[in-house]
Amino acid sequence: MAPPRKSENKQGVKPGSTQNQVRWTRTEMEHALNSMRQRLAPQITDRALLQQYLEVDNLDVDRAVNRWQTHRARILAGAAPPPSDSSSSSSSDSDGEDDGEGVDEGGIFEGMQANAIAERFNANIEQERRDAALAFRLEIEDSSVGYVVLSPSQAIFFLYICGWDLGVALSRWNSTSLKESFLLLGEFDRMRKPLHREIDVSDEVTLLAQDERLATFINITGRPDWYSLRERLVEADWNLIEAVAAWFRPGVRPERPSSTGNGPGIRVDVNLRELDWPADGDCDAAEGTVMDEGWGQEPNYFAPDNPFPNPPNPVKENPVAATTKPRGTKPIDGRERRNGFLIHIDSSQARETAQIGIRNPELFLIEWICKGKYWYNRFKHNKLGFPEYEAAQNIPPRANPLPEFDWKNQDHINLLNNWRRQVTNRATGYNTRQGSQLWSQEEIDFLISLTEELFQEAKREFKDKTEAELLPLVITNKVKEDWQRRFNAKFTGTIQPGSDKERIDRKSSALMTQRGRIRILVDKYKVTEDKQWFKRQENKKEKAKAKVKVGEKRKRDSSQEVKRESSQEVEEITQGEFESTIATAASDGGESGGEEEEQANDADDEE
DNA sequence: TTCCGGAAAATGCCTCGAGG
DNA sequence: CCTCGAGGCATTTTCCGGAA
Repeated sequence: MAPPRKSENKQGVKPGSTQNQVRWTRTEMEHALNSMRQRLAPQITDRALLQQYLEVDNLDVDRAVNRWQTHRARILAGAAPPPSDSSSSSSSDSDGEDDGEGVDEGGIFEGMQANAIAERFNANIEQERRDAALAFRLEIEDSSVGYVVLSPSQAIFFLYICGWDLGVALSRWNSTSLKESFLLLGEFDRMRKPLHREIDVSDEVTLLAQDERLATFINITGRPDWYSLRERLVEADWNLIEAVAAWFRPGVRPERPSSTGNGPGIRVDVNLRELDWPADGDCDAAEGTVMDEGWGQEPNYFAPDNPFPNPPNPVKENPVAATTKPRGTKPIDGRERRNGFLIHIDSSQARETAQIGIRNPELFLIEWICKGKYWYNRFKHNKLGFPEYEAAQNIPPRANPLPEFDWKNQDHINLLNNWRRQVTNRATGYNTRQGSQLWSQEEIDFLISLTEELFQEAKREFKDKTEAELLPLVITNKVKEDWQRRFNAKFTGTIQPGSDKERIDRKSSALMTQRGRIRILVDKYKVTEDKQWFKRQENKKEKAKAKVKVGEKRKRDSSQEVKRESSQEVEEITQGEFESTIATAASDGGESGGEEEEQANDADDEE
């Protein structure tokens, strides 16, 4: 099914197409392109061509992918170009989804045939990528700045940066100065440094660097047998660039793990079936491409002049995230978990969420490298059914089948996205933004005073109006800006009770949200109340009461409360819930060890 | 026991469409 | 054009079962 078009009157409307009034926004097209690339990976792609397929299928990624794969298979089979565009070829296709259905393909198959990547299509994906590197080098030599001759690793890494999309790579190369292009590649120079051959479990930094390089190597080659790549890296003393060059020529032979602890050494598909091992011969680089005489020499460094050769660059597009980049281990859910590195899904797309109406089963699987090993996790949910997965795993059907995961159901999409966020966070330690900070009483008071002040001003300015007529106050953007400025001037950098971290800036939107959660502002100044939030507050109170009544003995000890410096305690106290807190503290005295104590209490109860 | 990870609640932040 | 408000998004916390 085509995705819903929520916003047809935005910039996506183009008067051009007549018979096809359905258009889409730039964002929708980007989502579709990303999904399509994810589903085609590790094949090579070309952005313009992908776009053509999506347009023919009205942004229906499912259909576009099917059509693409059908055409690709036809080209791989050496199919002679079909006589004309239409019926003869598509109607006899054996795969279930027929791609015709009266849609005028508009010469789209010819478009693929004419595209530079078609020449490089190969059933052997590794070879397809090597050939794409050659195509990239040749294109660059032909272009106006033709005096550049790339080495294999230069071409490979640049294509990798561009997600193995030849069109993207070429346009990016041509729109970037040579110096900058090499500077981009220079990001990888730090991965040349040899690392310890053996794994020293105590050396966190080395382990982290090894994981990053292994993950990158897997992503560059697209190989399923991760263990083979790891062995090759060890052989190269973990010099990734050397290993990549060796993969290009002569190739990396498959190697199965001999010891336990590494599993079978191969990745899984979205239904958790092991992928096929490549045959020895399939891993050798083909003569034609690599023996090409025109390749440039491998440089010692991609960017010898790089003023920042060593430090990993912070994420540029999101300055906030820079502070939360992986740095070894990081407490998540109150536990230290070592950071890992995603594979399969391009890290630049790691935060791409599932979109309603766009089927993309790839999102059910998250794979990563951590602690020198391959890890994965697959989305399941105890209230939803996954027929393909269940069939693949030989899970017996239920008496009452669960509703199937539905790509058109926003609730299901949200479940999936929540799960992906959680798993990605736990696996990588990477967050897209800083954790939010709880509001202190002083901040709340200041927010109240701002409203108060505005109200007094309004009364002075509109003397003829009654107070009731002035409420609720209109908060103009200008006022919001002013509030934000004053608020941050007062609090940013301070340490507020309930936290040991310095306050970061809050945006005016955050201030506006908080206003609806302050009783005085709601009652006295008619600010629209956040009903959901107040309802939860009520629930919380009741729960706390019930707890006090029922299990006087089953209480957390005080040391645990201190550990949880981040807060609810503070909140509760400011909301006037002294009783329960005090009762808690009193009931369990000065004993220690929450869990043990609970067990002790259970024992007591039994006796 | 320790670690992994599923599920959902809690809290805060932010976007975007409806409607003035 | 501007503001409001609903609801989506992100992170953290909590609880807990189960595997290693």
